[in-house]
This record gives sequence, C-alpha cells and structure tokens, in this order.
Amino acid sequence: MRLSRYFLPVLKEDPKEAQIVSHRLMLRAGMIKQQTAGIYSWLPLGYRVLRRIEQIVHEEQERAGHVPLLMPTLQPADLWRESGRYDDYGEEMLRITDRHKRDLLYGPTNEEMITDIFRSHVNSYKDLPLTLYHIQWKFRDEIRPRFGVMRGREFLMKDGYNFDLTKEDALHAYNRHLVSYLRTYERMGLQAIPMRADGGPIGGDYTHEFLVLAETGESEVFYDSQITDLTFGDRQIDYDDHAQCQAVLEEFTSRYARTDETHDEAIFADVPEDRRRTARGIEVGQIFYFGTKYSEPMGATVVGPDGARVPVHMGSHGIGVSRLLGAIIEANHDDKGIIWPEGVTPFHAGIVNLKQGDETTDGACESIYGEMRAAGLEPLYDDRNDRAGAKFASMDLIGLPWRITVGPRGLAKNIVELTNRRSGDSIELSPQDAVARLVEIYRPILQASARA
RNA sequence: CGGGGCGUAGCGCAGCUUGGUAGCGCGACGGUUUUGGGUACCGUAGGUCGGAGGUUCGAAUCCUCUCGCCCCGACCA
Repeated sequence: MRLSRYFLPVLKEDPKEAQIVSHRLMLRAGMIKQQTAGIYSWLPLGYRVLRRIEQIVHEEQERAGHVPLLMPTLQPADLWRESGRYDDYGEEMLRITDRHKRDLLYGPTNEEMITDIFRSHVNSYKDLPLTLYHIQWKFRDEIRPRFGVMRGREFLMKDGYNFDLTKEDALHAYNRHLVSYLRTYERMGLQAIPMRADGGPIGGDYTHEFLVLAETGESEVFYDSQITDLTFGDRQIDYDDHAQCQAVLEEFTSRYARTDETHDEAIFADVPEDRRRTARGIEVGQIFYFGTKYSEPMGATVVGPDGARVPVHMGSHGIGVSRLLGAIIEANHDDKGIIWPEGVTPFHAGIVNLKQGDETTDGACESIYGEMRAAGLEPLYDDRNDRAGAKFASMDLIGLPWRITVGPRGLAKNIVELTNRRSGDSIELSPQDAVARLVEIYRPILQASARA
C-alpha cells in the first residue's frame, strides 16, 4: 500500500476523551472513530488488524476441528423466552420491536440460537461430537462503556458451542478449546493465562478465563509466577487425543492463577512467597462447560446407541476479537506509539523514503516495494511529500514492527537501514538483503497461516 | 443509577467571573523552502459557541430546560 493513496488519519495530539493508552493510540493512529458511547467505526488501519486477528482465530478453530457458520445479529425474543433468559438478562440486552410489533433483540450471545439450529438438524449420537462457532458482532448495553474497544457496547466476538453425547466428551471439548486458545493467543504475540473463573449469567461449573497481564486491566489477578514461564510454542497436538489435551490443561492450570472473583487467600498462601504475584489483567476469552442447561429446556436431544433420547452436553467458548486490539496494544507499546507483534501487524514493514521526488531514492523505494509484494509481504510505503521526521513519527505511531529507511546518502553506498520498532536497533544492508531479511523474519508467521 | 467533569473551527484549547457580536496553537488548502526525527515563511478557507426557551438595546458569557461525551463506583467478552 502506498500511503499517498491510503486513508490514515493520524492525530498529532491526544484526544481528550481517551484515558488509557490503547484507546489513545488507536485514535491517534487512525484505527477507529467513535460514533457514540461504546460504538466505533473501524478505519482502514484498525480494520486490517481486526481482520488479521479474526483470521488467526478462524485458522486455529478450524485446526481444532471446529466448524464455522454465521448467525444473525438480530434474534427473535421467543428463543430467549424458551431458555428463560429473556427476562433474566436484564437491561444489558438491547430489545427492539419491528413494524409488526414483534419482539427482537440484538444478540449479546448465541446459546439459544445455536441450540435451535442444532435441534432442527441433529438427531443421532452418530453426528457427534460437533463444535460450531462464528465470529459476529454482539451488543451488550453496558451501563458504562469505556476504554475504547476494550469495553464497547457493540463488539466482535468469536463464540463457539460444542455438542457432545456425554459429559466426558464435553469435557474433552473443553480441554480442546483451552489448547486451541493457547495457540491462538500466542500467534498474536500475547501471553494469555487461563485462570479459574466464575460462571456468571452463562452458568456452569467448569470455566476458565484467559487474561493478558496489563496495568490497565479491569480484573485483579493472583498467580504463581511459574505460570508466566509456560509457553505453548510450536508443539504438535492431536486435537482428537483426549489424553494429550488433558495433559495440556493440567500443565497450564495446575499452578495457582485466579481472578478476584474466585481468589482464595488460604490456597494462595501455599504458593511460595517469592512466586506469589498480584497484578491486573484484561480478559480476552472464556470457556465454559454447562452440561444440559440449554439442551434440556430447549429440547436439543439425540438418540443414543441404546435407542434412548438424551439431552446433549454443551459448552461455550468466547474470544473477544475486537477487545484483543486493545489488549495487544496495552501489552505492546512505548511512548512513541504502538508496537505490533509480527503475527497481527497491519503491514509487515514500512518503507520510508527520506527524499521524495529524488529519482534514485524513489526508484529504490519502488523496487523494494515491488520485491516485498512479490515475496508475499505487505509493505506500507510512505511516499508522501513530507519531512523525514514526520514520516518517522507516523511509522512509530502506527507501530509496524519493521521499517526500511531509504535515502540518497545510503543509496550512494548501496545501503538502506532496517530498523526494529521494538528495540530501535538498525542494521545497514543492501536493499536486496533487507527484503531477504524480512522474508526470513516473516517465514514462520506466514507458514503458521498456511499450515492451518 | 450515584458522584465528579466537559461540550467554542478537523484536533487541542483560551474567552465566560465583570454581557458589546469570537481568538490562539496544530492540522487542512495554495505558494516558497528540497528537507536524515513532527521544518520555516507568506497567504487562504473553515465556527448556527451542543440544542431549545428566557432575561436584555445587545448573550459564547446571565437564568431555565434539554441532548451528548468523559472520569470514579456498582455490573460485564
């Protein structure tokens, strides 16, 4: 993308309404525009990151054998009357009446609807196990939306639902989700710690929340410092293997890690003192097993091997896709701006032309741009007729992990600069080597997508 | 919903106390400058002062009502 043809409305000054760093940076980097309290337009740069995150979630879901579909944002009230939640959900549910005076609602979640789909089409245990998911906009009429996309009223969420014949199978689905979530967050450059959580209105005895540690997090968390040493890494998992998934769950949940909702000082006290940590965290996902809570009242049953019809065991699993943008920025920024992890960056590298209009420099930038694209990378070429300082400042603000700086002085020696946004370190190398270097850097990222 | 605060040009703000018909910085646009970390200079455009009503010869300024936004709290992916 050439910046002169893009739409990147960066702000030089901080919008006064934005108090936390991710919100401020998203506004300044021209990623979002607020339309009303808790509701945002996604401008091109923000939309790119949103799509990358969505893509990673899809890839990891499908890798785990889960099946994508898409349910609507508006739902009929009757489905919710069946489960009893139409009355239970309260003010947070946005209710709408159409021209025929029928009651509708803007879906805050989809347990009822997915259960309806399931019961309409699945009748036999032979069709199980089944996990369906979608990534769709949700609406929850928060009392007080805040922190930009971290607590919006309209937000993009991946929500998935598993259907199993037995509790044991459903708990395997639970474990499988835990594993796939660990992979998902790691690909985004995040460490999200599974913590024992509270069921809340969705209910259920088995539930973990995934939290990203950040000073601005809304939850207080307590954990054993050993847990932050764990990484999922590149290990290969057979998602159908109950024992393998169970082992991962045990590995990642055996140490103390709880939010303030479930925190227990007595148990926490058993953790060696030098490993006890108190911090704040941002919730970026949650998994539940809730048995037959919805299948029973809504009649989602299958005929089992013995010929008897039984309600299915279910669980649900969510990832706050739009919230992740905020969480990633909270965890990856400095005083100059955002620092995107390579897995989610909107562009792989920026090209800064220090002397726009100079024939040699323009030509060198164009060929680097072309070579990167030919290699499957997406560069953002700052070809505006601006001062170098302005270009650097913009690049730092929008946070591309790598920058190639091209100027006449360097080109005279066949040199460009390749700069790492996070460390600030620069190396000098030929234009061809700079591109080759970037191809190497991004190889594992692109391969992770390709393998899925 | 309780408490606090704010709405004046695209963004950040001043002006309001003590009414006299709107200003600064940045940005935008047109030039000059040809630039290695938000350059300098010249010029231009842009505002029903959130909205409605009232007081007054006259309201951004005073009064009443209203809408919106932000922050703290209870609640939540």
